[in-house]
Amino acid sequence: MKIDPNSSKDLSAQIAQAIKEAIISGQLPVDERLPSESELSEQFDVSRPTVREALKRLAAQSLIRTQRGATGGAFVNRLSFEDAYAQQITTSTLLLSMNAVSFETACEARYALERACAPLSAQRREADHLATMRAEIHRQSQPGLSDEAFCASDVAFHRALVDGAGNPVLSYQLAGAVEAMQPSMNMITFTARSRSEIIALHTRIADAIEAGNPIQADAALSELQTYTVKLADDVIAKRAAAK
Amino acid sequence: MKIDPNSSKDLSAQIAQAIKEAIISGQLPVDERLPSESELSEQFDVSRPTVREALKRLAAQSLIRTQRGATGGAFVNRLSFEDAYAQQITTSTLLLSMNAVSFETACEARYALERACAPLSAQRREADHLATMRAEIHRQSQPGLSDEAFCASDVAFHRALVDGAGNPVLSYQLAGAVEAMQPSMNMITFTARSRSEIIALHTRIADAIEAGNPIQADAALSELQTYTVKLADDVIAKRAAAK
DNA sequence: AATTTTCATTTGTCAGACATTTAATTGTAT
DNA sequence: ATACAATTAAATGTCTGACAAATGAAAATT
Repeated sequence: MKIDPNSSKDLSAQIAQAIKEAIISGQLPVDERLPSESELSEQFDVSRPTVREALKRLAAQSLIRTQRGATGGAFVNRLSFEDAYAQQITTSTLLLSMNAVSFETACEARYALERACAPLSAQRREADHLATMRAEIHRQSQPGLSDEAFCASDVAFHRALVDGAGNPVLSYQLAGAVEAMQPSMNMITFTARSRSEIIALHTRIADAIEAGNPIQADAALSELQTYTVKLADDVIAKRAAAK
Repeated sequence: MKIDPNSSKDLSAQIAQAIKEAIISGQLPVDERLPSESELSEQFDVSRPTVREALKRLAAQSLIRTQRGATGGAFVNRLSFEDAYAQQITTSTLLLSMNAVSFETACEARYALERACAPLSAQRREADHLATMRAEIHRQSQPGLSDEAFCASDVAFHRALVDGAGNPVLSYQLAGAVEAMQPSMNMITFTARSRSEIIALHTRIADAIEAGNPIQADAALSELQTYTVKLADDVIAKRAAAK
């Protein structure tokens, strides 16, 4: 392997790129051990710190894991759905907070994706996901609940809906969309009135899923979207008025 | 800022985590300059190489960018949709290839998400996205096209459909799902017969979008999904028979 | 005033060393 | 011979100190 020392990019970035491509192409299979840092530094003709910076870049993307000790080293990591969730969530969160995405746009995306799941959830309707949804609805109706806890429960409800589709790829894709919305949702002050409204819609959704009725689920989700946007608009209007 | 030197995690991982949290929480706003590497090494009470490893971890996630020179340093990076797309695509691709996700599962996820976009596309139906879809359909009907080129055009068609929803958050979420499928799609050998079938369905989708008819678009997408899964099954069956 | 030169700052890279972890090997005692 | 303890080797983790290269600002020069 060779590296261009006159490139505009850092050596560590180039080395990371080269190894990354080897992983993506399948040249380096899962659990394969990379050469030791010393060997890599010889192969790429760079110093060990430079190799290490490259490896840390890959580790940050969960592409490799490292282990110390005699039989240690850097190993190609099997990217788990769990790791991917976490990355997806932070990326989505930052994307929303840094790019002035409107609440409405984010909300539209989130509900569009959830509505894609609803028919599959209604079709499969597994007992444990339904139980989770019911449990979260029950929690949401507790009187002493803080707004943050209410939002967290809301996220849990929607994740159960998504997971109910029984498709891990969908769950992974949507984890970001649902969780990334939480910071904006936390801005909303949920009155007793709005909570009961939301709980009623959640109940309708759960009922529709349980009944295997995708059309009703879709309708309830649609109403929930409209209502959520309205609540956010009210908060924004109230803030503007306070100024 | 302090770091626990007895933690199970690497120092560089802890430092990266601390800075990452500062960015996510908004303590470090976009374009803010971090302290220089020497200053950070003093603040965290570690050596400069350790700080550098931490910074490279952040750079790998597009959270910071670095610049050399007198006024250089590490700056908090505004995570662009473009950067996020790229990350999303590699993560999704690896997730699919490393976890033995069945073609059917991936396909189901992809089409569920696309069907979530179709109504929005039909509602907004911007001229340039429609033009892209028509152009890709035309390309797909060229006789000399390789299977890879046909697949690439297929991806372009579906991306135009998704982008037509006019929601960048949706586009970002779906970029991964659509593009990650390409390696599996490339396994399929597209006969003249199957190509004309797919083109007919693409045309129906484009027509439905242009007419602002989400129901027809959904129906065509549903048929396309069924047909795609059937094609893949045929390939798998043929391979099994060849053994 | 414009241009060139110098300079200080900062990241990028290197070399070498020591610390720490870990598993295999070796040695020892029962 | 087996069980247990000590040693050893290999690998990552961390540190120190140094130099190279880029870059903008300040100083010097024309």
